[in-house]
Amino acid sequence: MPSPPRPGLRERKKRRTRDALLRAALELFAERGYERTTVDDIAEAADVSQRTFFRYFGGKEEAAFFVSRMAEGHFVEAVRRRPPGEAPLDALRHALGESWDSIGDSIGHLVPLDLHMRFYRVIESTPALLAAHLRRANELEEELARVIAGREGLDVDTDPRPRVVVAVFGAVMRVTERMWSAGDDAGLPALRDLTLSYLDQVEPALSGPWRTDPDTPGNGSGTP
Amino acid sequence: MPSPPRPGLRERKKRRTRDALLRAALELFAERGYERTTVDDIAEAADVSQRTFFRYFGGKEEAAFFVSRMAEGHFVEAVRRRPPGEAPLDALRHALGESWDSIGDSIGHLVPLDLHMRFYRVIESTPALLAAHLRRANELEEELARVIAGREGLDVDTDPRPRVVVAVFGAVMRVTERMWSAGDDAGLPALRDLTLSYLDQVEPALSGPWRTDPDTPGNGSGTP
DNA sequence: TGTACATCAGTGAACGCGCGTTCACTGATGTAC
DNA sequence: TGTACATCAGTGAACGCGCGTTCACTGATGTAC
Repeated sequence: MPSPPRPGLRERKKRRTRDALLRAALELFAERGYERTTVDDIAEAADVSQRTFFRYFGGKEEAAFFVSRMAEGHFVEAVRRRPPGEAPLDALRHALGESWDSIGDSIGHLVPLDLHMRFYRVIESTPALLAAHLRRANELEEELARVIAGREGLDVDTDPRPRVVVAVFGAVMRVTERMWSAGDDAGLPALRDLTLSYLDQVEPALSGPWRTDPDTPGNGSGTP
Repeated sequence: MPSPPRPGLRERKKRRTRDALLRAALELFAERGYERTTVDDIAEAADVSQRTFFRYFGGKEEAAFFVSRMAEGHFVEAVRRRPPGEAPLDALRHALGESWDSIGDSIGHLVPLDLHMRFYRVIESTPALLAAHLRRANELEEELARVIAGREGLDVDTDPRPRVVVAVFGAVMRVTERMWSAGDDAGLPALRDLTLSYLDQVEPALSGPWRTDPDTPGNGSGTP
């Protein structure tokens, strides 16, 4: 695909202002926490007026999740591109593995990647942020459920299975986030490996029994 | 077990004040919505000062989820009482079916049951409330994961399976809530039947294929 | 049964805070000719 | 290449709102004797 024409000076300045705000926000959130960072602080750190902040973002929460929002859009597109024959959970899993690296790149274009990862860990320890995150995850799941239902030719309001399978997928993602954010390796590859490994364990974990083989500890990643 | 001694006049008055506040809150939430009800409105409707409201509840959200909090406590206790031999998902499912009615009774002692059910549907349509609800559900899942891990003799921070199985259970619950709140039958029994029926479909929905038998539409409840 | 005192639920008014909005305005960028 | 005008990002100051807190206080309930 041809690269889009270079935007004008005005557009480039807008993007720079927005990115400065984003970066200032994430830095402050990571340093002193989300709750103790006001919109005024962010604007001041980015050297614009508070009024300008609200021209770019609907509020503090929108700024906080701007990067995630973009990443999720890429993921949904990857799911849409999966071949129709695939079972739903496989389609989700493969879309994730396939889009992971390019999503990481896109994030890096917006803000420093490690800053985003640091913020991701702040979410888990901030109730208001975790609440917003879960609500957003819920919305994403609704969108994915419709994609899956479309693939299978089902009506999402009649048949619960698309929502159930997507919710299970989302549940595993959130468990992964929690285990990852409590662990030592805060890198993106660690999160990726953990996610894919946990996804493989969903079905066995549901059917049980869990103690068939003492040599198989069952967790997929670094343990003491 | 012997019933506790009747509390004194002071205690009884306190409980009446608290219940009046709870009921006023739920009524206002159901009528004009959560966002458009202020703490002052609730206090006024219960005929006490705003100051008094804050003696009973940490904030609007705490009042909103007071009833749910109690119900969840009963459920966790029911899970703890399940026989140790049971597979995790079965334990959760049976605890739910078993405690459902007594939980309904307990709710009825606090506030009119249909008022609680009406509020439950308000949650789905109020972003701030849905966010708080999901965050609370997440906390409950953490508690349940520890109970399950205890039954199986596992460490919740090392083995992801307790969290995964509980998260899957929670995911099905939330899908149920969503389908229920969009449906016509707002009663408690309808929610119960839907929940238990969806829980039975988790494993088949994960393994697929979904279109084995055209005579089996796959949804567990009333469809046109 | 009555009195004296302690406890504590409830009061009313005022306040600080951060969010998000509104106003009239300035000056840089983009466009037409 | 230069001029005139239109567009629009950014400004600064002030505001309304609801949440949750603080203050010094009143009066009902509980308890000791």
